[in-house]
Amino acid sequence: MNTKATLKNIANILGISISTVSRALKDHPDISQETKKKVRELADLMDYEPNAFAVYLRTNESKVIGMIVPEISNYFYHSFVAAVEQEARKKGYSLIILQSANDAALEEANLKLCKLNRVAGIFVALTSETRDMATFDRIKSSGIPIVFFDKVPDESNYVKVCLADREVGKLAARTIHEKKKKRVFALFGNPNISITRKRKQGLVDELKKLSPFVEIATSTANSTDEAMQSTLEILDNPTRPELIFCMSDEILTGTIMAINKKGLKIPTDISVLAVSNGFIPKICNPVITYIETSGTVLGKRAMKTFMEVLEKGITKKMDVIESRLVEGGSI
Amino acid sequence: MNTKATLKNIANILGISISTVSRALKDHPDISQETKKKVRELADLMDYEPNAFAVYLRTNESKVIGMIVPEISNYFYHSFVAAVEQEARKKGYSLIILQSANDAALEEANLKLCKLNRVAGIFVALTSETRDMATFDRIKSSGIPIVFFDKVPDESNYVKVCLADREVGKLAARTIHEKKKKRVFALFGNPNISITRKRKQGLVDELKKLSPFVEIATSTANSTDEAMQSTLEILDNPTRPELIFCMSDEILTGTIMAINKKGLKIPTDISVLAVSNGFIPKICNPVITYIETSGTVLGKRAMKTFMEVLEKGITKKMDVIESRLVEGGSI
DNA sequence: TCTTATATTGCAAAGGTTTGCGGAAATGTT
DNA sequence: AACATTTCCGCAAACCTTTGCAATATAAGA
Repeated sequence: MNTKATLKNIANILGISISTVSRALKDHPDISQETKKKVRELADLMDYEPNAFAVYLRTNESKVIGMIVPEISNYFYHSFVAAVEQEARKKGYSLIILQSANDAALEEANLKLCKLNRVAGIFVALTSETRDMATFDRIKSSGIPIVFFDKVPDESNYVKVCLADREVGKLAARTIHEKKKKRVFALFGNPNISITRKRKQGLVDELKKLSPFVEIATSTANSTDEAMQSTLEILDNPTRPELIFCMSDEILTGTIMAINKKGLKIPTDISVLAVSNGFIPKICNPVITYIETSGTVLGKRAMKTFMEVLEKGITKKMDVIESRLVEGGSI
Repeated sequence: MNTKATLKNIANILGISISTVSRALKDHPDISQETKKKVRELADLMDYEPNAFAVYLRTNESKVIGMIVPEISNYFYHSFVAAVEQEARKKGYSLIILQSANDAALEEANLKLCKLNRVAGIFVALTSETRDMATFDRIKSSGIPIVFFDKVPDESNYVKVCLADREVGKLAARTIHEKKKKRVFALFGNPNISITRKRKQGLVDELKKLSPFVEIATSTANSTDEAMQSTLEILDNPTRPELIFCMSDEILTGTIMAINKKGLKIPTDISVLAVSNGFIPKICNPVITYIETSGTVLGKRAMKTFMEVLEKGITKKMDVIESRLVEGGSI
C-alpha cells in the first residue's frame, strides 16, 4: 500500500510544509524555482491530483454543473446535452445529468440533488407539469445561477435561452402561404408549455393575416403515439388536409408513421412541414421540409449565457435564437 | 445574510454540541427523543442538507458515477445513458457524463476527471481508437470499479455488459438464409472495435455454413455519411445486391438515405436488414426488419452489474444480452 | 450509602486543501 | 555598519462532517 498522493505526504517526503507544496503546484510567485521543480517532479511521480472535494470544501466553488431535462433520450435534448458537455469541459466544468420524466415532483427532487451536490449552476428544461417556480426561486436566491432552455418559464425574471418560438410559427405560416396550401392541420405538443402556445399563436395569427380563406385545424399530442393516432383520424376525414404542420420531432415521427400506415405519398397526397433538428426529415423520402432547431446551437449559446451569468451576475436575460427554413421535398 | 445551514450553526443555536446534532439527524440510538425532535425541527426549518463534499471527505465514499461514451447524441448511447440515470437514482447515485468523441486522448482525460471527482465507479464504452488499457488498469487497481458496455475490450479480465454480438451476426445470417437472399452486401462500423469483428464473423461464418453459394460482400464505414457513400457505390453496380445488412443505426441511416436518393423501393428493388433499437426502422416505409439492441435494456443490466461489482468486489464478468428479430416489411 | 449499569452528551481528531499573516534569511542601499 | 527590501517559507485556522472515546448524569441494585 503506497502512500496516497496528498499535499501532506509530498510535504513530508520533501521535508517542507504543506503550504509550500500547495503554492509550488499553483506556481505561486512566493516559491523559488528550485522548490517548485522538486515539488512538481515528486507530484508527477506520485500521480498527484488535488482532492476535488477538499478543494470545494475550502473554496466553496465546485466545478460541476447540473442539467435537468424531462428526458435525455429525446430528439432534441441529447444533442443539447452533448453540446453543453463539450463547451463545459472547455471551461473546466463537468456535467451531472438528471431526468425529471415530465414529473414535477421528480424535478423538485433533482433540484435538491443539485443543491446537495453544491453545483456551480443549473440548466433546466421545465416539465410540462411545472406550475410552481418557488423552489427555483429559492435556489436562485441562494446564489446558484439557473439557465432555462427550450421549455422556459413565462415570467421575464429568469435567464432563458430559447428559440424565437413565435417567429417559428410565423415562418411556418409564411411558408404555407407561399406554397398556397389552403387546408392545414397543425399538430402541437403539450399545451401547457410556453413554446407550444407561442408557436401556435405565431402560426395561427400570421396565417389568418396572410390569407383569410385558409382553413386551419389544430390539435395537441403528448407523445409520438398520440401524434400518430391524431394524424390517423385526420387522414380518415373525407376532406383530408393538404398540409400537416408538426411542431416537433416527436410529433413529426408520429405523423410520418401514420402517413406511412395509410400508404399515402408525400407530397402528392399530402404535404408535411415540421420544426426539427433535421435528422428525421433527412431519413424520410422525400426529405421533409423543416424549420431548423438545433440542440447543438442552443447548447453552445446556453453555455455562453451561463458563463456570462456566472461572471457578471446577471439574473434576467432572454437569449433568442433565430431559425431558418430548410427546404426538402415534402411540400 | 441568514446563517448557513450547517451542523455547527444548528448546534450553536440549540446550545448543544455538533456531534449530538449529527447523531440526532441520523437517528442514532444514543440520542434522546427529546433532543432528536428539537434538532430535526430546527434542521427542517433551516432547510439543512449535509454538505456532500464534507461527507465525502470524511467517509471517502462518493455517490457519483462517471459515464464515458464516445458521444451521447447517438442512436444508442442516449437511451443507455437515460436508463442508467434512472436506475442509478434509485440507488442514490448521480451521473456525471463525459464524451470522448472517439478520441483516445480525450478518453484518458475523462478518466482523469473521474478520478479527480472521486467517483464511486465508471461506465465506459471504448472509443474505436483505444489501444492501451493501462490507464483503465491503474484506475481499476486503485479500487474504482469499471463496467464496460457495448464497446468493450477483448480481454476477459474486465467487467463487461454487451450484446451477444456473434449471435447477432448468426441471427442475421439465418434470417438471410431463410429469406433466400443470395447476393448480400454487409456494411459494418469501425473495424477496430470488437463488436464489429464479432458481428462480422458471426454473419459471414454462419452464412457460408448455411448456404455455400451465397455471395457476400462486406465493407466498413465510420459514419452515416460514409455509409451513404458506400451504399451509393454498391447500388450503382450493374448487379445490385438483393439485400443490404446494416450493423448499426448509424450505418442504417446512411443506407436508407442512399436508397432514397436512388429512388429504389424496399423491398421490391432491394431488401434491408439492420441491427437497431427499432426507432429508425419504425419511421421507415416499409418498417425495416431489424435485430433488436435496446439501450434501455443494456442500461438496466449495466447498472445491476455495477451494483454487484460494488457489493461483491467482482473484477471480471461478462454479462451477455440475447437479442431477437423484429420483423418489418423490408425483406 | 456506595457501587454498578445505563442513558445522554461532548471532546477532539481526522479527512485534504487554501490562504492571511508573520518570520527568517538573503540581498540591496546609504 | 545599520537599516530597508525582497525573497522564500511555515504556522495555523477554516471549510463541514463523522466517529471513537471519555465524561457526566441518572437510575438501579445491594
